[in-house]
Amino acid sequence: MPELDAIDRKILSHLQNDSRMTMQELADKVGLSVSPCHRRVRLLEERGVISRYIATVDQKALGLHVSVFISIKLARQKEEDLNRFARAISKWDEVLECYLMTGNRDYLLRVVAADLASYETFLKTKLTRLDGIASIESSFALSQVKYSIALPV
Amino acid sequence: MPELDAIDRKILSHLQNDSRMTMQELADKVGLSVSPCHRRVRLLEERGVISRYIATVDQKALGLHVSVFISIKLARQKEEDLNRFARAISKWDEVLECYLMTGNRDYLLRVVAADLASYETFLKTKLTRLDGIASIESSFALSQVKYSIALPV
DNA sequence: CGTCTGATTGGTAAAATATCCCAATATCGG
DNA sequence: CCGATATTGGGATATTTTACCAATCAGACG
Repeated sequence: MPELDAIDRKILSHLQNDSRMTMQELADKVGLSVSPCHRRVRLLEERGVISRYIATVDQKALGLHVSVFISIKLARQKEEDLNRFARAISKWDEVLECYLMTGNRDYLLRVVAADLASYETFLKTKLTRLDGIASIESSFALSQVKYSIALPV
Repeated sequence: MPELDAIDRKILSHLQNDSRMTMQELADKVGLSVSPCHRRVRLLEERGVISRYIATVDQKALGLHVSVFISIKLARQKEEDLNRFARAISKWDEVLECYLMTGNRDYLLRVVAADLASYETFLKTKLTRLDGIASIESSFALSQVKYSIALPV
């Protein structure tokens, strides 16, 4: 796997913030002409460094006013239990992020919902119906101070 | 602000997962021809429902192996203190997410770093140098079970 | 039940952009 | 300094986006 050089990193940095700019614009910004710039982008895609191109949607515009962080502890932590839990939460669109954690909590989830009522529905019809959960603790976000998808390059 | 109808939601749902498909493909998927589909996308952009188009980059490919959640409590919670904190963390690329929380912790941050050493550098040279922080508590993610940018539509 | 009005759709053509090919240039090891 | 290899740049072509306009559809109202 070849290393990323300074130009590759510039390309990633720009595309992480705006993937709609033209190759000409991107090439200008990174100091190349269109051809080599295009080839570098294609290689980054093929190597999986660039994984996808997506549109970001405004959470408020969709009426999703509630963001919740949920700490979860499982009754047992065998691999089979962890896998079962992972499969379940992967299906649910409300769960945007899920991490297996160190410390005394097993999982940390970020969940969005339209309001408290629909969050309660999510809890009652989905999360609490899972087997093997020892405890659930919800912490609500009052506001999103920063949200970025752009990794430091 | 006009409501989003079923076709708008289909458009958003597809573009959240792949913004590189052509208008022709998208139009086929939502059951329209290119013209009205294109017009709807443009309106969604103008209304701010679609906020940006971006490339997603693979965290491992960049060598960012450490994900940390940091709970922070401030010494005081006056608006001026909150704003000062928000301005500071907004500048730092390592901080991908920051939420103002309910409960006994003021902020929850998600931070990425190459390894523990560079995370320590982040703490020592940036976070702990901020004034007005009463306590910092780091929780490490062992693995990312799910990470999605696609909001439920 | 028909007709009018405004909004939405679909097709087409022009403009912008991506993509590919090949020659020119730069880089690195000896 | 020279040769081999990788990278770059320009131009031609194919694809895609975008704007325009006529046709269709939905709903209000007599």
